[in-house]
Amino acid sequence: MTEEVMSIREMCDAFDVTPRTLRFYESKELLFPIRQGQKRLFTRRDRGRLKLILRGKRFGFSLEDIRQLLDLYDRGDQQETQLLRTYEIARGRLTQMEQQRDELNEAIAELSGQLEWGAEMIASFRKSAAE
Amino acid sequence: MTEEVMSIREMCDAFDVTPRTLRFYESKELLFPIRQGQKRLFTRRDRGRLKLILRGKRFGFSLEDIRQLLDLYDRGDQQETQLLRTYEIARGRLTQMEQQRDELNEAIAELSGQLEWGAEMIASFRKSAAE
DNA sequence: TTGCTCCTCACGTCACGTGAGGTGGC
DNA sequence: TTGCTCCTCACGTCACGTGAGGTGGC
Repeated sequence: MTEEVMSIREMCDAFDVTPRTLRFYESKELLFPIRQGQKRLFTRRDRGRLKLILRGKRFGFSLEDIRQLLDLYDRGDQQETQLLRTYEIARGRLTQMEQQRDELNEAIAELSGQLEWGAEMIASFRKSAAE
Repeated sequence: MTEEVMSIREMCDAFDVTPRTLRFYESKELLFPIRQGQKRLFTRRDRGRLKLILRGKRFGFSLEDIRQLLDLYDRGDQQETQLLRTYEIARGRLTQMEQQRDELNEAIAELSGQLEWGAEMIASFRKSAAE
């Protein structure tokens, strides 16, 4: 069984996050570690949720969005309506991400152009210095 | 001459920003509108700077980075050292942007995959409901 | 006793958004 | 007087970072 519980340090090492982040997620009700005195003990459930949280962040969801999606998912009443709703939300995000990618590509092209221009400027500097 | 001065509203319309943004940039010493009583009057110089600010933002520079670059650029002592420095900074940013693009593309692929999976789930829901 | 890991405030950061309340000129 | 545009605080937002100061068990 992997029903061992993990310390905050072990969690940080496993998921590459800071203690502050885990405490922050707990304060936002995204994680629910057990308390042993003061210390937090993260369960398998917390690990699963954290994995989904980090995935959600990669997709550009806000923590509040993620919390709501986790709640839906967690409630387990995976009815068609809920599934469809989640699906539509995700599709919307995908569209935004694609647009963001396009803008990023434009910016990259723009900056590349500027860099070429800069390289020429520098080259002409060198030439006039050598004359 | 385009040495007409512009009101804050005209600036907002021309550059698609909010008044708050322009006031914020002024407080950060990125813009230096003239004051006519209380009102701000934005000069040609401010318009030039704002254009560069917005470009810098597209490249992902922080406002503080942009301020420093503008100061360099403004000082006019376009010596090779300064030009080279700016060039290197820009190259670094480009590398970061390319990495960011790669990560975004991965995330897009990941989310697309999840969506396909979701579509199948929904389809199977439909089927089992129809049986 | 010293170190280490954990903890709880609570203020700081970044780039603004968002009222609240007041002014000036048509 | 009413509207409109402009203004200045100053608190709020988002996702944490960063000390300050204190605790528990080897």
